Amino acid sequence: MPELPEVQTIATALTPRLVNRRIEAIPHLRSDMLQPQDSQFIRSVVGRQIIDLRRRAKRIVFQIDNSERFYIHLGMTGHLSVQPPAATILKHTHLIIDLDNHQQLRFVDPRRFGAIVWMGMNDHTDLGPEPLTLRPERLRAILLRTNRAIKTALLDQTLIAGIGNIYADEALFYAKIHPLNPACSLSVSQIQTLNRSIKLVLRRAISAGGSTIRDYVNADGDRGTFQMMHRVYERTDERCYLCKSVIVCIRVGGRSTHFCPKCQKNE
DNA sequence: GTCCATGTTCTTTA
DNA sequence: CTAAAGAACATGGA
Repeated sequence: MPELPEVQTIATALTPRLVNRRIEAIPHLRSDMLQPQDSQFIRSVVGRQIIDLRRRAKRIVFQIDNSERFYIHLGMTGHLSVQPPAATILKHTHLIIDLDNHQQLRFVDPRRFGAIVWMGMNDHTDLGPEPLTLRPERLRAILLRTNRAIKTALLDQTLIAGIGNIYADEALFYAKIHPLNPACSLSVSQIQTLNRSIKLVLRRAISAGGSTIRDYVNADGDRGTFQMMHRVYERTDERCYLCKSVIVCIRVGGRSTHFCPKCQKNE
């Protein structure tokens, strides 16, 4: 369900409900959602206070009061909410954390592509930089390293972390770049434009509370509204708002890729 | 029944 | 050896 703007929206909503709360117990944990499987997750967090909650890439990172951390990744269909213990336990609930204010944090994920990852004192060594603070020179250095289609490169979390299928398509449209262009073939000015486009799209989406395409809701149960502002994503066969051409959908790297064939010319 | 899905990782191929 | 392409994961909705 979530890319950077959706995860940011969820983390923002959860922060006042979780920060400074103590974890009293973990009455439910589906063990195959935990990584690594043999980690001391429960033993490590029970009795600890959550002192910080923040987004890194598409991960929601919990820091506890001895500076150890764990994160939750929502995969494609994951959902987090804070509920009273009496609330109905939905199907596909994989984690319940009892808090010290008689509330529970619950993690529901039907497709189970998400995960609960114990970090301990480790860092996120497998992720590229955050796009919202990325400098164009850094983006250029990253893109020069690969021949793959720019669309595919934007989805590679080890290159740039947080962009997913919606915002890759939207950013490429804003930058007027064809999704199949090799990443290493972009000009300096195209990369500057792309960097600005990525930030613009992500900031606007965060302001709108993310995009609700199917079932995404934030931690308060609210839907995002950025799907109203999509220029190309899921607009196949509709007209481009700029040039009135028909938006097309192709497969790139196994993912649906939407673009305007007139505004986004192949080089 | 078919196809598709806001994601990642493992395997296969070149 | 490396990089890239493809399959796999699991569930539900159209």
